[in-house]
Amino acid sequence: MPPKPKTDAERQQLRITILDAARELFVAQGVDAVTMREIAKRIGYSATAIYLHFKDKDAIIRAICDTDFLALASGLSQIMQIPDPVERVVALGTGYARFALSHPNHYRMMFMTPRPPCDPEISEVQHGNPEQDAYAQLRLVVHEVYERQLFRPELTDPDLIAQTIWAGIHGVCSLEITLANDIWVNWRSIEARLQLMQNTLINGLLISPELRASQP
Amino acid sequence: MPPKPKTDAERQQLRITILDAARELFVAQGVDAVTMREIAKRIGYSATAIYLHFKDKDAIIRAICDTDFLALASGLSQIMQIPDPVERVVALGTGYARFALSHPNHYRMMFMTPRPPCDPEISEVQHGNPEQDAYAQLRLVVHEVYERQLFRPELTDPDLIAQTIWAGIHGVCSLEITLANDIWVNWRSIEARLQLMQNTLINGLLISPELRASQP
DNA sequence: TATGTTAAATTAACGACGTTAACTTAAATT
DNA sequence: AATTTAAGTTAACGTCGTTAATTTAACATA
Repeated sequence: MPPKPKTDAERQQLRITILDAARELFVAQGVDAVTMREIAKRIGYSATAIYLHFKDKDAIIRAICDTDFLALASGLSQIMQIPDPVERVVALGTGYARFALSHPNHYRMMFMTPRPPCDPEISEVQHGNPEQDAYAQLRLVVHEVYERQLFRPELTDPDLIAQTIWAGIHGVCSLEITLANDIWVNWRSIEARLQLMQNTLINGLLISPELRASQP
Repeated sequence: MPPKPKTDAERQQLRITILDAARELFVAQGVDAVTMREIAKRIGYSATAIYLHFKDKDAIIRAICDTDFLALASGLSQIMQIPDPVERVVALGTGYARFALSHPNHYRMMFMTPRPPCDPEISEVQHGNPEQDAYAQLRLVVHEVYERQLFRPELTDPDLIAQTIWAGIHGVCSLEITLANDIWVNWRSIEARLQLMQNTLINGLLISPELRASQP
């Protein structure tokens, strides 16, 4: 039943319907396993109808990634309320890992799949804005820890520190997502691995706890 | 020109020819971008001929992964000669990262793509044998450091420690492979990130350098 | 009120993919 | 010389992402 003109709001609504259906399928089966025809069937349209709203499959993926970047950032934003900045870094890591492990297919799309370099023309996420960008949040907290001089004195580049913390947590999560079922590694529990990574990063990057206590 | 019977050696040779062609294409373009027809053309056979030697595309990927696991392990094996075990851990990390970053498409296949759980029936790699398995090498070294009581006293599970070190290095490498070209992160140099991760793992996991010096 | 115009959808179709089936060729065996 | 059979080939299937051509029905105009 293909009738005619749609208000802008209706077009927007259909766009969202498509994205919701695609997201649900992507999450359940992974990006590659989901076909355009399958997405279309789920929302009761023909496959080609999708192309009236998205240039191609990649555009859908990108749009979903954008939404998920926002979801990740907003999920972490309450953590940013924690007063102590060291506690806040740790909580950010835990929150980030929770997101990664409970939405592995999203996480794979966002951080484990090479995408054409994020085009600011298209992306609606304001990168650098801590409200919308989880990495910006981490950067912010790390800078705060840095200014309180809680990092080891030889560490003079907060951005580098933030990228290292990110890499550590990401390493634990991405190995879990990719290789959790491989039997040739006798994996310790994911909780234990995450915990040790957190402790290692703290111990490895910060000055000793005694010194920390006596700091402003 | 398809004549007839081949000796076992000839069959084996063709198998290797297929694998070499596939590997070269995979490395250049990534697994998904390479087609069976393309592999076949490169070796002067029809696409279907490949199926006489491999069940399907996945079997080729798996066979290549196996070879690459061996290549990784053997590339690291001389590092195992380093006498000081702490130096050896660091060198293993550096060697591992060098492999990952200079063969990113291999690395992606091996450690960033979910595969049906490694079937010991098929795989020719002897997992657990440090000659053939890089993780077993790491495990070995970490155990040695553990026995010298150089890890912080609260760390009582060498396997967990090894998995954390792996995750740290893997995190740096996999983020680099996936997101190096994303502009919204102001990446520090990969060398700096790797260096800081190494130092952080060392500082975070080991007892202090002064104590270390006075240990057996 | 009849007639175009046009947005929103559809069906048809294309070329490429992984893979299977059916067929060919020529060496080895009888 | 006739038969079997391994090692190839070409043809073909079903599916994919995507584009082209076509239909449908609401609106605008005469």
